[in-house]
Amino acid sequence: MEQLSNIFKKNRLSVTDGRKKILELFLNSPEALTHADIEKKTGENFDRVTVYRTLQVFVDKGIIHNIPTTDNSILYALCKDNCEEGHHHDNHVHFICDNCNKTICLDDVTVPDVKLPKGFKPRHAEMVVNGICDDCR
Amino acid sequence: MEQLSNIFKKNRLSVTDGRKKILELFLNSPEALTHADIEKKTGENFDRVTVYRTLQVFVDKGIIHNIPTTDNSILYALCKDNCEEGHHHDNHVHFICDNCNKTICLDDVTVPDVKLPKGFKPRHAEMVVNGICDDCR
DNA sequence: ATGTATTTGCAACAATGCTGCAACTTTAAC
DNA sequence: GTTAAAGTTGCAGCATTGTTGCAAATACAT
Repeated sequence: MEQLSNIFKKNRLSVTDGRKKILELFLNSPEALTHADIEKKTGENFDRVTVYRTLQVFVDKGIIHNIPTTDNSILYALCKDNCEEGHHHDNHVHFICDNCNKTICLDDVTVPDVKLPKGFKPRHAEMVVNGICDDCR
Repeated sequence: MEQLSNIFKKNRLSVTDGRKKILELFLNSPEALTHADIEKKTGENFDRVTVYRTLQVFVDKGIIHNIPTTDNSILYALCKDNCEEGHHHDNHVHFICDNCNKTICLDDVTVPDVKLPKGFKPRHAEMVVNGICDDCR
């Protein structure tokens, strides 16, 4: 509860029911969430548009980050690294379980550097691993 | 031209105008394409549904693969590795240019292995690097 | 307590993607 | 080359996903 207020205060965000509820969802969820997940889990109390806008604000402020996927959904997860407005610093690997289909941030696994061909200048790298997670073994 | 027929023959696919045109696009394109790109570049000759189904068939047969993105579009690119029906073997890094926005397969850069926490069994890994490409330097 | 700034919900719309079905091609077999 | 079977296409219609403008409602600083 304290955690919630701190995050809002730090980011100079008005505190509203929708934002509280959605941020709580992320704080209590070990896995990444899609827009659809959030609509379901909030008990359909909020307008779709509000959810879209809230997620957008959270991403802009560096509270959550999104995770690339091969299907056409967007996954969001809490930034546990010290992200700030306009400066995301997440560089951990994401794991998607083939069995339970959950996406988990492996906060302790850093994306390794790769050697690129001549002329390519890297800025940021993402890595997603598929397989079987700890729970589904 | 020969290349086209070989690919169709190898995969036991009927040869139709749509498939020829779309496969040609991929053969002539150094960068990955979205569904929308393809609709534009074919000169809007084909029904949207046909494009969807053609892409699906090509992915199933291992002719093209898709690339994870952070927005909600699906990118497709030619498999240059020896993929077969039901068995993709692409494990190269993808590069997205911040400037020209093109997505390029770095066929010679292999996705590195990472050490996962206890209990996680990897099956496949994807890596996407953002930055400035060779052309935009 | 009040005024300003911010946020929300609604309506309407655009884009993206899927399915069933009838018409049409492609292919293979004669 | 004709023909029949198999496979593919386009259309209509629908579902989902995401966006914008605007008026009403809420949050916040004073």
